[in-house]
Amino acid sequence: MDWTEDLNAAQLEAVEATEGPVLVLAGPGSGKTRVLTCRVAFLVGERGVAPWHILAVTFTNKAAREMRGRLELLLGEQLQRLTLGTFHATCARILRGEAEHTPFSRDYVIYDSSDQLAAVAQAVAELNLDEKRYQPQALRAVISRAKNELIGPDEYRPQTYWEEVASRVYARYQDILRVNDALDFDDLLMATVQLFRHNEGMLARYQQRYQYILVDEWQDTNVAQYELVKLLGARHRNVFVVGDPDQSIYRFRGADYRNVHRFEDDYPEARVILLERNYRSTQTVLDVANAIISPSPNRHPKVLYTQEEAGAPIVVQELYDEDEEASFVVEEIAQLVARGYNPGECAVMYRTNAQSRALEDAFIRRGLPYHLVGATRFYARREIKDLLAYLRIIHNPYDGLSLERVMNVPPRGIGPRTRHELDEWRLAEGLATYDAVQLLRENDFEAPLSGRSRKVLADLGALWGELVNARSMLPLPRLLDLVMERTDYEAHIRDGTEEGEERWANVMELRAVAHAHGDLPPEEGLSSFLEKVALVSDVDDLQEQADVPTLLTLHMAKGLEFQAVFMVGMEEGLLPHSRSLEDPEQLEEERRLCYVGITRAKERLYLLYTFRRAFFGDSGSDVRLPSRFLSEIPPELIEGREKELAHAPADREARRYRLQTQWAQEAEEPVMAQFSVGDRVRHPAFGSGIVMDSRVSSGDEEVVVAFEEVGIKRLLVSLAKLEFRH
DNA sequence: GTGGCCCCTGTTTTT
DNA sequence: CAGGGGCCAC
Repeated sequence: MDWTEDLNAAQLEAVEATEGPVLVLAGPGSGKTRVLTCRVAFLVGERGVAPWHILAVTFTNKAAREMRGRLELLLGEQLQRLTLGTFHATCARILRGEAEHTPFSRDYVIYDSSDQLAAVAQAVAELNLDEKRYQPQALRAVISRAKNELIGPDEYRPQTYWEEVASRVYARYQDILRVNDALDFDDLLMATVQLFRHNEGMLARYQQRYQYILVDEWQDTNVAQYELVKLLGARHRNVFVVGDPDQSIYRFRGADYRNVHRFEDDYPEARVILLERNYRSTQTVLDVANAIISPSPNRHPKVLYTQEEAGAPIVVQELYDEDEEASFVVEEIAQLVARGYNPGECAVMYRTNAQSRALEDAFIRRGLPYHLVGATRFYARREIKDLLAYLRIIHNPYDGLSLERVMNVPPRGIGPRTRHELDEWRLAEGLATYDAVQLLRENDFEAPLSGRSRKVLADLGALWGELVNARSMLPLPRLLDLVMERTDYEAHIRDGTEEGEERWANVMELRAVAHAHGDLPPEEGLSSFLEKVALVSDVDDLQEQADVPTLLTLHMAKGLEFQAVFMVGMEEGLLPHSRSLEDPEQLEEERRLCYVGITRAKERLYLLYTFRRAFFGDSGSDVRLPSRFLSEIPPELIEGREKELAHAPADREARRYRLQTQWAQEAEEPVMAQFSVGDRVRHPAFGSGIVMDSRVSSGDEEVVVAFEEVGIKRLLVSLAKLEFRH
């Protein structure tokens, strides 16, 4: 096997420079994933390095999975002894393996951000603080920032009175996690660093093991991650990092692109390799990208270029509002598809998840499928969190937060009063909830509880005890079924509403995920499943080959590429986001976010903005200004009549007037409803159905049809080819 | 005491 | 529009 095949000189250099520290500055589309993969293959296949000695860190689980797949293809063997994963997954595994050296058990639970919030709220309540003044959200952010900078509760030095309170909340929060045998995302990193700092022998063992370290997306590492790499690589110094400061977009999460320069300080002997040649986009797209990023101050100048053709000009277009913007996107995709584009090669990107709604509506109205990444994340859905909480309290009965969540779900008569009684008693006795409710099952056991409370709690104890007993007997899917059966969860969730059906479908999907998790022995299956679902991100679930357009945030788009990219909401206040306007550093990050979006496009790029946009519901509709970034694009790269408009602010008033009146006229045009309730109709794709509702709005007729085959759909008569069935 | 209903508020980005 | 908190009827 020839590893050097198809690599350019710079890529080859990066692959073969195996000894000593290497910093690769890789522009978008410059083949860095290939370089990483080839380098591992080269180490194993050419240099004879055992996979056991390699640690490769990627940004998402999906990237790790893909890399492993490619390596197995290249090397033709299983690479089970290779450590390959995200920082968080890698740390989670180390901590589990070294649990006896930590304050946690092997079965510790991983808290996600909503769990964190609940724990912060609990800390605030326990300290009798006012939630208005000390908002759990803000406190969580402060705690998270501290942890990302490796500042524990004892080292935290408050500068203000508010921070003084925050430090107390931090300490209390950390105690709560300890009692619940839980770690949050940030703890996974911080605890691992602390583990190594306090156990020299163990650190030496890991240093000896990880002789070659590779890290992707280096510009998005935080202090904790930087420190971890520094510790592990200190002995062999074969640290290979790939990054692009221009694509640093996770500052809010503690990431610091200055880690790129810091690397050069810490490893003065480092070789620096620049990858500028782009293999993804047309020169036009790259010119736009260069124009957007070059005003950014303090950057290492780096100019993207390609040897491919210039390509089509980009489209910059103003639409009336978010609905029209969405319809434009859908229509344009339909036309691209008609011209031979694969729908799966089109993506719509936006700054905030809330923007997906108008887009979804447009796709639904047009009767076209789409794939939404994120939004209400699958694992953040209530029904999913409920069932996972049951699995967690089975796995680890001391996870109090998960218990809190499902103690009364489905409702079983355990309200605040009963809880209070229980807590008064069990805390006085020093009992964990699990042990307390087990005691209540014994008839002759004396406890200061009202009869009613005692009964419902004993019932809970019986249920919980049964489930915990089943833990070691039943494989994961059957355990999940038992939870649903014993809690009568289906009846709880499936309330006859459409939403209930949707939730039930999610439950079925979770069940499928559990089934697909593998035939591990009962307890191991449960444990690895819980770890996996705690650490997956939504991009991870993205099935690329799915033949439909993808809707996703700009953040989630990092690392992906599409033939055609639509960036919607290119407006002041959205991109750059209003929350970033005061801080120049944050504003620069918005610029980079814009750059990331643009450089996802291979051939076609659409930058869209609206004249007005509704925010929550209808309550706030706001006149918009085009994004400042648009004015930095050289006009010759832009197609069509909008190119002058985007550059002539004086013209904007006239254009507004035109758009507004045009819209108003269209809206006033009387449209007669063609269909009425009860009509039998046929749709080319959905088959036959019956009209359930019809109304005229926005100059079109909107009908709701119950189809025999595919259920209820909402359609626009002007778009859907509906005909009467006789 | 509990559970359902209504009103209020408030939108960045996520491992 | 949606999640959370407060209020009122069982």
